[in-house]
Amino acid sequence: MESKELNLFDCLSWDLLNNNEFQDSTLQQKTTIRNISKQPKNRRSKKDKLFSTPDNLSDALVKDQNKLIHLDPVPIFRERSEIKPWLQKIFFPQGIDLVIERSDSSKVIFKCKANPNRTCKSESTSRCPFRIRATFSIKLQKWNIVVVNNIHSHKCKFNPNSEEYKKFKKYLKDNNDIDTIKLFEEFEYKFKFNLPIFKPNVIKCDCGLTKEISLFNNIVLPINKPSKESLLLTKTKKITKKSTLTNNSNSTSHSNNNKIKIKTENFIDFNTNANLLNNNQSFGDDVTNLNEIDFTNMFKLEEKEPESLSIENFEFETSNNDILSEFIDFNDDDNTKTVSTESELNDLSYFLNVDLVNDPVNMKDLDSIATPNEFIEFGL
Amino acid sequence: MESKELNLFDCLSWDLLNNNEFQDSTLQQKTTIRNISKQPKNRRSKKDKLFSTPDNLSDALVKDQNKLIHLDPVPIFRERSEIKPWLQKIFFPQGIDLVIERSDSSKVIFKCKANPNRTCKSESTSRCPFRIRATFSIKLQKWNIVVVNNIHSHKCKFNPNSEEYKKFKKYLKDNNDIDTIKLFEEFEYKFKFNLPIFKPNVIKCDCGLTKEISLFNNIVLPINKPSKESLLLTKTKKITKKSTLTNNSNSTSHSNNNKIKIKTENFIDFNTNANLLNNNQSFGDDVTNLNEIDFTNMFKLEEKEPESLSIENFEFETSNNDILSEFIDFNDDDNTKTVSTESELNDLSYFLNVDLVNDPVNMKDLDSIATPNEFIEFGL
DNA sequence: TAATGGGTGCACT
DNA sequence: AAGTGCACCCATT
Ligand SMILES: [Zn+2]
Ligand SMILES: [Zn+2]
Repeated sequence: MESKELNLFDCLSWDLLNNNEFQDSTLQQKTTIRNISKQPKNRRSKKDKLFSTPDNLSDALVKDQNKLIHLDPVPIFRERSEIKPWLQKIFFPQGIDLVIERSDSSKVIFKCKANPNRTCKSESTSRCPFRIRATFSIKLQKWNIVVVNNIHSHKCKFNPNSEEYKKFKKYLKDNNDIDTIKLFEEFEYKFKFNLPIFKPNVIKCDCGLTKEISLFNNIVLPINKPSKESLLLTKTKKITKKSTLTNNSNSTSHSNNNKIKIKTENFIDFNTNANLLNNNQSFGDDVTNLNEIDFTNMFKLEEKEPESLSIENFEFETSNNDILSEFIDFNDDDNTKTVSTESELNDLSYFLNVDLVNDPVNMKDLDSIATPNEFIEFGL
Repeated sequence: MESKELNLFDCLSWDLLNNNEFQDSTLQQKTTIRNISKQPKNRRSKKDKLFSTPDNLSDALVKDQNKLIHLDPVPIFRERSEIKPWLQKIFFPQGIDLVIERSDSSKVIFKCKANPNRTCKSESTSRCPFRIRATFSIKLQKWNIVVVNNIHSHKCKFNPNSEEYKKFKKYLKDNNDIDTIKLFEEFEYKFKFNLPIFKPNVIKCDCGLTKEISLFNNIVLPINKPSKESLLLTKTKKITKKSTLTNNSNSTSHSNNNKIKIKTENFIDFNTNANLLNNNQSFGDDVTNLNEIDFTNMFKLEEKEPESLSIENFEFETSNNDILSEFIDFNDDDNTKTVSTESELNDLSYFLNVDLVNDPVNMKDLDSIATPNEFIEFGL
């Protein structure tokens, strides 16, 4: 069966995956994904794996229940302990905090780190079905890595203060992986100040539906038919941001022209980033403790050029509009209502979003933009 | 609050708990139990612990829901890793295979080793509520050990082939704990040939209701009111043994005079001991593999003196007859019916029985009785 | 290290 | 009776 390759990881800095100890001959090509759909069994034994082509991928992802995304190629890992940091390089920027669920000498199963959501138990990451399975193939003498359930029970937010991320950075430091350290310094910096993280050429589309983005979008599309609410969740998020810019909080104002306004909305977001507010440790000890600052009405809004799209825009623009049109009622009242109950939704979050919840920025932080590398320290 | 002490562990060989590396000044006295009942809270904060006296213990155990049994004193453990083998010395002879559920520097929680019961899921030890909690008291600079839920979801059978027991024996060997090794060699030997294990003076009662046994019986009594079936389970077991002695298997014969006959029943039991039959490893490599032997009608029955009571008799005789009379219908048909469905019972086993399921013995095994210490090897 | 799925002991957090 | 990250296991095919 033919297996065309999708440039999933073009959206990440490829150098990240291709340097230092992970560098080897298998990485002459780019890591790609193959879509593997579970099909009815030939006999009565094992699940068949189909390597779907990009052409039928979109349909398959929407219709079929269980999808496997095969990462290939992967480096030649000397020890299985090298797999986790390699995956973390890919999935931390996706807002996914990986931990090992189970492992032995020939297998490592990864899942989302448990992070109980006190406000909404069903959104706890403890029950998240997302899995990455790495198995060592004896025949091929290499590790196969497959994303098993590309679904999350929660929103995927990058948390630079998580223990896993600290251990990851320590690993990079211990291995003297300078290039990756620099890349994640840059990533943290851009994340903190809500700068675009994906390379501009990846999001170079003007309509949000170029080939690359369409393919990437296929991958992050819902595996099950998305519910109206789950789709609204992504869209109305922008509206919330929009409204908070003018009303600052709990606004019920709305826009009748979402798509236009989203492209020009400001990056600064007054929504609370619970992760940051609950954790004193930020980039370093010399950083002002965000806990002790009242951010209300103290921020200057930075003007943004349309061609430099934010992650938030990227999320929205790359949504499959055909599907959206099937389910979304653009009635404004519906939109605002969904926003108000966002945290209590019981639905699974069907999007593998890079859900960069923008955190508040004060003037001192903005001052440090000029010297990010000094500022961002990789302590621990 | 006064706390009288109950000689729970008189029924075990006390030397077992009081030798070698566990020997220290705190063991000049015998380890005793204090019954701690959870009472309505004084304020609204923590659960109060009541140290009940032996006088009210019997009532409290039957009426109250949650019971804590405090073991005191315990040795001065140099490391927390010493706690588990100390507890194993106590609980292996009780047929309880302990594993650590959770531990840190100041706490160790023990539970029954998970052993999925394929025939009856509710009887799996995986869900057994029995817990032993060891916590280090900073004030007293000693470990406190409390049995938290003296209830099991399964029958407690000693399994000399379990991995935990092998590790336990290895620990004894590594620590050169010769005395304990000898004690458990003796225990294994007596268990294997269904000889009485508890010291005769502990079961010295002629009616089964001496003070000592009465107190011990209080401790192992059901915390919740026992169901009719759970009580019948213990009683009818004797009948099964009785009947198998004559009918060999699946007998529906019964006795109209249980109490009398039990005292004189034979020790040899034809009931299958699944643990032994499923595991080739017994006392040593030179032991005949019991798997490959047909035991049907090939055993000689050993005559037993009434004063040397078996464990099985002990179980029955120490049952609280007042409670039994409340629930048990001595109708013979009922008894035999319960026996036939014994393994499918969904009820919790409310008795902390030393449930020594007797395993088949062949003539060769009986020959080796003369030289048990040669025969019983502590391999691994 | 046949491939593939899951159980669980237990110390870290 | 903390919840969970992780590895040592085992089961099935
Ligand atoms: Zn997840
Ligand atoms: Zn138990």
